[in-house]
Amino acid sequence: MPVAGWDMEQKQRVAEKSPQAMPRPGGRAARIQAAVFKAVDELKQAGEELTVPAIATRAGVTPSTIYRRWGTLAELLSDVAVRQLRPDAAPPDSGDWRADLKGWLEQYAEEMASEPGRAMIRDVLAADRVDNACACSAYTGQQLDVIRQRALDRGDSPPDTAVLMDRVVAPVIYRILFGRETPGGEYVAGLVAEVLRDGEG
Amino acid sequence: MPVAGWDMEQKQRVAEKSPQAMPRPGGRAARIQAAVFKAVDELKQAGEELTVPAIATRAGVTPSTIYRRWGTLAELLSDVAVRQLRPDAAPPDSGDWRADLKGWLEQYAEEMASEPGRAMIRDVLAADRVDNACACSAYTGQQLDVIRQRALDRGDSPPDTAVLMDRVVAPVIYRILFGRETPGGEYVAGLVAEVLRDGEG
DNA sequence: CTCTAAAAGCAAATTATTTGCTTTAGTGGA
DNA sequence: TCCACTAAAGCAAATAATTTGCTTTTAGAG
Repeated sequence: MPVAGWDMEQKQRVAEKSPQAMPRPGGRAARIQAAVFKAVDELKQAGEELTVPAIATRAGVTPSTIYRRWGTLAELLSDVAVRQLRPDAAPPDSGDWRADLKGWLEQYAEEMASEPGRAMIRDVLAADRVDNACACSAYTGQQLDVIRQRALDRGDSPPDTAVLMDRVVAPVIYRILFGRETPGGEYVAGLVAEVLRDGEG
Repeated sequence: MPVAGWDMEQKQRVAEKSPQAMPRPGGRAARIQAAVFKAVDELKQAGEELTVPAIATRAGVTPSTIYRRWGTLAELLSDVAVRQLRPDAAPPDSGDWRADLKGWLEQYAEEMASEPGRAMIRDVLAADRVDNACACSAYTGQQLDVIRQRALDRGDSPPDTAVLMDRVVAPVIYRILFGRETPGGEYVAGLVAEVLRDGEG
């Protein structure tokens, strides 16, 4: 049973429990994982075929290393996709949290509906790795929490994160995954307007 | 470029345009497709490994037939999953459409959250076949339409199908796909209660 | 500095996929 | 009814991917 590629959260979590249980960040395991992830990115960029042998060659690694660590190409791609889906910055702060929420969702919808975005979601889901899928919604929840916290700091009462996930995130993702056309700006704005109308004290 | 397995809708659609363009329903193409689909079902039942050679053997067909018709195992499994996701009956009619809606959603959530259900959704999505994913939401929409039509017949004004998809179906599917735990009965009932409160008259 | 366990490399064996060519089944026209 | 014609299936050889047993390397512990 191969050990999944370690990401930072996992390191964190395990390290808390048993500080001795992790390879050093600069160790071989981490180096190889980085090389493989980079190889996948580069091949994707170059539009080359993503096969385990091709990735292995690019990463300067032997295919059996990848098979033993990740099991299948799908699981490797799932891990890669989760990393790429991790947000790199907090949502912008305009001072108006409602506008920030609307702006954030518009950008989120656009990114996820793009061809690369759709491919990443597919990759995450294709590999029956519950943790990876959960990480994606956790990232989204964290972004929403940032916006909500600003509202709370100003004494406002924004909808719960769970409500926002149900009312704005879920419909957008559902339409991206199961719909023929991608959710447009008016649609997204409508979702936000409705949840703000219904959901605030 | 392999031609995807024909399903009834496609036949219908093409047949309308050019009555001569389809193989007969009892023709070889249909027979082979049926044999392959059956083979997949049987292997799944038996818990055997699903590989193209295994499916081909079981179907009494040569692997290259499958590769040329479907391209990849993922696409074949996607086609199989869509067929299985097609509802086999209209939602039960108790005379109370609100109760029917709640009951239908509870059963839908349970089915989709089950391990076979999750696998089918994954299979449908894994194969970047927009038509297959769309068919799934179309089936769901049709079921909702049946319930709505009963409400309309009684002079009630149920929420639009699109609203129901956004407010009840999407959150359930989102949680199944991206959540750690499956949506429970209380949660589902809550979604229905809210959309009925917000969305009517 | 050595010892150990985990993970990587290597190569052979197995399995899956692709491909060129041949054969067959269904369709339309004489 | 019979004869082409086309699309799809069969077959088998060639290629590519995956698995596996064994050896070697590496990081970390004593």
